[in-house]
Amino acid sequence: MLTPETDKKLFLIDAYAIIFRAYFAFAKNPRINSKGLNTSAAFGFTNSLIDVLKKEKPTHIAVVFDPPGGSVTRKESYEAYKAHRNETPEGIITNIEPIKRIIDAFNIPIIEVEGYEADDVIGTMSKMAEKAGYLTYMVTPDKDYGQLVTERSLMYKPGRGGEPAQIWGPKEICEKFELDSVDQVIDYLGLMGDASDNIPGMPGIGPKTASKLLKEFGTMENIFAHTDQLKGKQKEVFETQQSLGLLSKELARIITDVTVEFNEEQLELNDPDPDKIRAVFADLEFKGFTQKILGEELVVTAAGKVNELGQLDLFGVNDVEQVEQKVTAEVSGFKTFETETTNYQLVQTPEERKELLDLLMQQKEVCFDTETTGLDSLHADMVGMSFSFKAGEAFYVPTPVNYEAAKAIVEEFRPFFESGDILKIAHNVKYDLKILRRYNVRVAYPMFDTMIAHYLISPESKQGMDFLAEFYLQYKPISIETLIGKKGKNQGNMGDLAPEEISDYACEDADITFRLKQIFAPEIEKDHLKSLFYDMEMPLVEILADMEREGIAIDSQFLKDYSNQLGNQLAELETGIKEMAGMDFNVDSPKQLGDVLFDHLKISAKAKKTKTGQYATSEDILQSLVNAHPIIPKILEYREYKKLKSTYVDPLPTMKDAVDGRIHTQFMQTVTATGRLSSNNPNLQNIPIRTEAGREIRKSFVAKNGDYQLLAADYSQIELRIIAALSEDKNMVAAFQSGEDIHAATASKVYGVALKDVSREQRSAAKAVNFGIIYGQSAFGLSQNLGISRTEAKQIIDSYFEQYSTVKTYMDGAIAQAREKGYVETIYKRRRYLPDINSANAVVRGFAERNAINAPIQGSAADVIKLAMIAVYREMKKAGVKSRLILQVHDELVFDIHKDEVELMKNLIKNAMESAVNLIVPMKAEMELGNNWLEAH
DNA sequence: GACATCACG
DNA sequence: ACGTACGTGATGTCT
Repeated sequence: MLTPETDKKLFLIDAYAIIFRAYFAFAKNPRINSKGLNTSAAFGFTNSLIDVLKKEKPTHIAVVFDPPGGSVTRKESYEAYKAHRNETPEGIITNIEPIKRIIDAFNIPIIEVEGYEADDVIGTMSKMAEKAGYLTYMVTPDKDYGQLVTERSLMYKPGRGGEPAQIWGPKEICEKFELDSVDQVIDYLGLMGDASDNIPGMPGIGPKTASKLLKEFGTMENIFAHTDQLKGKQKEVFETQQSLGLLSKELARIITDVTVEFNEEQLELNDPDPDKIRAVFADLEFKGFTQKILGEELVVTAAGKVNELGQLDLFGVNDVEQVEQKVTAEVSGFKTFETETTNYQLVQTPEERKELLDLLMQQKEVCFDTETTGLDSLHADMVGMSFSFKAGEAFYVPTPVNYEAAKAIVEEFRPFFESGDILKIAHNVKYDLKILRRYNVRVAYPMFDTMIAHYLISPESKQGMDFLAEFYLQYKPISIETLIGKKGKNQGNMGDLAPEEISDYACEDADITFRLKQIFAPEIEKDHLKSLFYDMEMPLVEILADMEREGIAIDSQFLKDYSNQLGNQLAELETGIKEMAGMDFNVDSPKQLGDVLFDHLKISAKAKKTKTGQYATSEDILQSLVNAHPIIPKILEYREYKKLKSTYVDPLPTMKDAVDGRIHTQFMQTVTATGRLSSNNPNLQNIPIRTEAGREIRKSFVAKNGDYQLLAADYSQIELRIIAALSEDKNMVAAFQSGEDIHAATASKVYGVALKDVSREQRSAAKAVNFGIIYGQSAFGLSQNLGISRTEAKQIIDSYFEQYSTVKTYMDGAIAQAREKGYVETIYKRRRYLPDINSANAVVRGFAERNAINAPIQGSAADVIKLAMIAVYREMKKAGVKSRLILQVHDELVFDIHKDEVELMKNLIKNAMESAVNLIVPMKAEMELGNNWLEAH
């Protein structure tokens, strides 16, 4: 028998292991119900449980908990055992009782044995089940269970984030741990130890070494018997620390002879208890689950259909004869919708529109959304508009295909869009602003963008409306694909659909967005987000919309000529490279290139590999081999030109707008973890400048026309100034206040020489340290960067922190704050959450610590320039200038400046940028004018 | 779609 | 023993 066949499938769930994982999976977006209870753990656990029930169809099942007191036996054998384990988070403790209620509602037995941990109980039961002819699945992500795996007892690692669950049998265990047999798992765990379980392990032995030793010696004991075959430190460790190794092995061993009952009848899977299910999920406010589990009939109304029947009384909702429609769509076996009545209405006649507008004008807040023929907001045609001002109710106003006719209908709603009293709610409102500008409507503030609101609440989350609807409303909206098909050349177009087909979709979007606003608004009203949202992010939306619409002019002929030149150089380099290689290959393929350099030409014996096992050929590695073979400099040159041609020179002319011939990027406001903007389609925030050949490309970005010039204004050292301000370090603040060259001033302090005697090398090293500080670098990082020894790097860093001692205090404080509160924040209270800050894994924790240092710096700089943009924009509007703000590149603003406004604009910009914030360190803006972007630097 | 590489601040 | 500086987006290869 190759695969075990059995009718009896037993699932044993390691409760705490699943709960812990569920809790931390929601660390970035904890689920909080209206009572303020964090329900992440219960929600995640329930998801996993339902997943197992639905997908695996167990015949028998139990959930095993660790008892409150923990295990007795292991504590006796090793007192430090679990003594240092982090305390169970509050959010888990408060969820244990509800989770047990949920399991009980499912009629699933809960097993808890005093004095024994869940793994011991599950281990014992799996052995008993095996004898009774069961196929057992141990549900846990914990690798320690590997030792229990047999052909008939498997590990079941629940899926996460859409990933499918993994089932590990003996074969998979041996592969994952690189062992010959499952019997070696305990030796393996004992050798390498486990910091989170406080199993010490052998000093200096990690997973790789553990696998290697066991492949060679078979067991831990056998290693001790043959220490003569080891050498160096390893030999010493295995000769002197045998008892530690054996103890670790015993700590890792899961007990399989616990006294526990194996009651087949009790383990049998039963139907859930509907009353208990309803009660517990209502308590926790998990709306979606009850329906999922009990599978009740679904009803939605299709108001659009009502209209077809000619029975629509638009606003006398009670008189509407609602057509009930059974929805059978299923998602992973469950029904899609809840039983809920919605009232979505199609508004088509002038009378109905008038009635709708009157209603809109009476509201304090209205959610709106536009439907269009495509995603290109500068040219897409409007297909319709939807509105909602009450959960469950929405209206859809179709607009005709003909532009002028559509414009006339949009015009009817101008009083609404231009009202300064009604709060206009939308998801990603920048898009709708741009669409409406095509119809000559400028939407007036106040506005509330639910996408931006959620970005501030949870910056690293997904921000799409569909995702938020599922997360916060347990509601899966009609997908756009249902309407117009999947992405690709056959994708249809909203313009080809009848209003009746679009209405429910459009209404639903407005309805959902309205409901999301009600959930997010209270969060935004809190101290730390209110000003950030209303005074910074929302005002910025209109500015970005204007910048995107404005675009920037490029000289395509210049780029085409340059493309030819690069093409010729590339062809020549390619021939040379292949000749030197003595073979034909694809120079663009890092994989082939690596093989050519290190296998075929054998340029270096100690070539580095990437994590996927290929030879690494990145620039810094090639740079270190530049003198090893004449092919290397050719490849570096080839790479440079190829990048420029394929990323910038060739695509840019093709991205010119067909109507105005300008390049229109999109600025994304809800993408970065730190609060910066990002730019795409095309990305105009990474146009080359560092190399001679790259700089050429900047010449192709030109002023609008002969009446204009480009002006680039950038903040000088904004991030270092912010460190100085945040840390209030006397020495660093003084350096900025006196207007010194900060890198030279730093060098003078670090090396103890007079400012005038600072050498070029010293200044450049100081500059590297100043940069490194921003990123929370280590001595290793600096030594790599400067090509000096780690000892030297450490000396420089030590000296730096002696001179700027408060900077060090500040950095330590940032990490401490992250540990304590779980987040760090910018000067405008923008938060970044760092759930990994207390990770037991030093690498993971290191990343979080560097983020704790970097995020407030990078994020505060982003705050400053955003405020500057708002100030500049307001002043420009006040002055009524022809000049326009067109780009933002993190610390730089680019303008089309009308030649009559040069002096005015220079003063206006400098003033707005330098007084955007008032910190103890002055902000300095520098600017330059030119006919193209290169000259403006 | 993942990965490697490289453009910018 | 581990890995090693923060934040992005676009391109080409390869599966």
